[in-house]
Amino acid sequence: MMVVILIVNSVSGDGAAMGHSQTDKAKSRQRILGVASERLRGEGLEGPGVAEIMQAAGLTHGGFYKHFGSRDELVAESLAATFDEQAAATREALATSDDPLGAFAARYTAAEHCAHPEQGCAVAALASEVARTDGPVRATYTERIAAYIQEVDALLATAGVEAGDDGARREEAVARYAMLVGGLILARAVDDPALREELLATVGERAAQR
Amino acid sequence: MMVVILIVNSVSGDGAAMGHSQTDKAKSRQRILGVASERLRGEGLEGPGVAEIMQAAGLTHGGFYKHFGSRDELVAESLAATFDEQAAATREALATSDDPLGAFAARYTAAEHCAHPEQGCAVAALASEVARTDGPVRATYTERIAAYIQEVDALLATAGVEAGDDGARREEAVARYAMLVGGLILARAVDDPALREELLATVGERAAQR
DNA sequence: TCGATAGGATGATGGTCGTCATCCTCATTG
DNA sequence: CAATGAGGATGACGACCATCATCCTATCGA
Repeated sequence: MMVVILIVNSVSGDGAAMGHSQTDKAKSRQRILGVASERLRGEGLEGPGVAEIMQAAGLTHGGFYKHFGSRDELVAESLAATFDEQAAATREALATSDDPLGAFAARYTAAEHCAHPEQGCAVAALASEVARTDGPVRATYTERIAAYIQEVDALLATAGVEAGDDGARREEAVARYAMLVGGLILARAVDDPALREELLATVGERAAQR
Repeated sequence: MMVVILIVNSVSGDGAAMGHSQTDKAKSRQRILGVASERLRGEGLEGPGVAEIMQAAGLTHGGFYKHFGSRDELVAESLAATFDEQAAATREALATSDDPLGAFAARYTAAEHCAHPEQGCAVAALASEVARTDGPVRATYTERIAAYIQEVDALLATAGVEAGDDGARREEAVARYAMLVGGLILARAVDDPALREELLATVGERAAQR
């Protein structure tokens, strides 16, 4: 007996078959970066596998290396892009506020932010894991943490705090930023809603104080 | 043809062959817990494999399940034990100090502590990963974070801070603890020694203030 | 319009890891 | 002192993962 297997060239009508044009590739790349950004923050630096990320981006795992040289490369690019997006979103959100410092603190300590690390601050989501790495990711974090501190310093300035010869405002900025990040991380680690809300509220109020 | 394989009973003279007595088992268990404690803090919740931990404890991977039902069980027990040890060590270190609050803050923000997460505070080392788990580890963290905050509150009390009708001292304790944890995590994430030291120094001084 | 280039899919490979079955050896108990 | 129970070692299994070879096919330049 002879068995003939015919594989008909089904252009699977269900999925939006990925195109092959340059703009399609750029879109694919952006989707991969976006998915990676969320998954990394939500599941950790080593959480999502290449296959999972590609599937969530509507692709299969094999094509990954047409876009990135390695998983590490994707992680580095994705987190750098995440910081850029978040900085832009923050700037936009604070632009219209008459109390930018308070708005910043409220945003950061919002219950929504606490409940959704995959869409929130990449520092709070991944800091303790980044501390164990070396290379571009850690370097990016160093830059962005420094930038965050300067941002808080600027917000304190707009709130009327004098710089001070002894760098008092800079100290204040460092302390408030550390408190915000620590408070958010602790609130997320904690099981008890009451303690979580206490952490967020306390830290948020104190960071907003003028 | 017949092949006969003779396996001579070599009692490998090199290694300190583990005993089989009950006290030996207890010692093995303690070694496993101790190794796991360091590796988990140093490499993350999912860092060290069972085989790595057992080897570092002077054993082979197979015997692991004579001690623990699963890797998760080891993780939970190990971290609970770690908190106990650290609480005892802290209590001892602060007992003789005439400025317990300052000593606590100095200990926590010491360069030594920052450089060796594998021997330091399990909260700072693993908080952002614990936030992604559920079950006993997260429950333990919740308890211990609450205890840490109460500890800081007690230290503030010995420093002469009044409780206040509005819970001002409790707020102060929450804020200072969040700042300490956040500062340490950020200092570890950061690549630049100057920024790292600034974070530790600023946060340490402010947490010690009376 | 045709051929080269490259995006995407499929499948394989080598490595790692948690878990467990099995066996050997010793401590323990009667 | 013999028999039983258990600690520990060896090896294997299945799952998962990053990476890459290969093929198909659509785009794009000539």
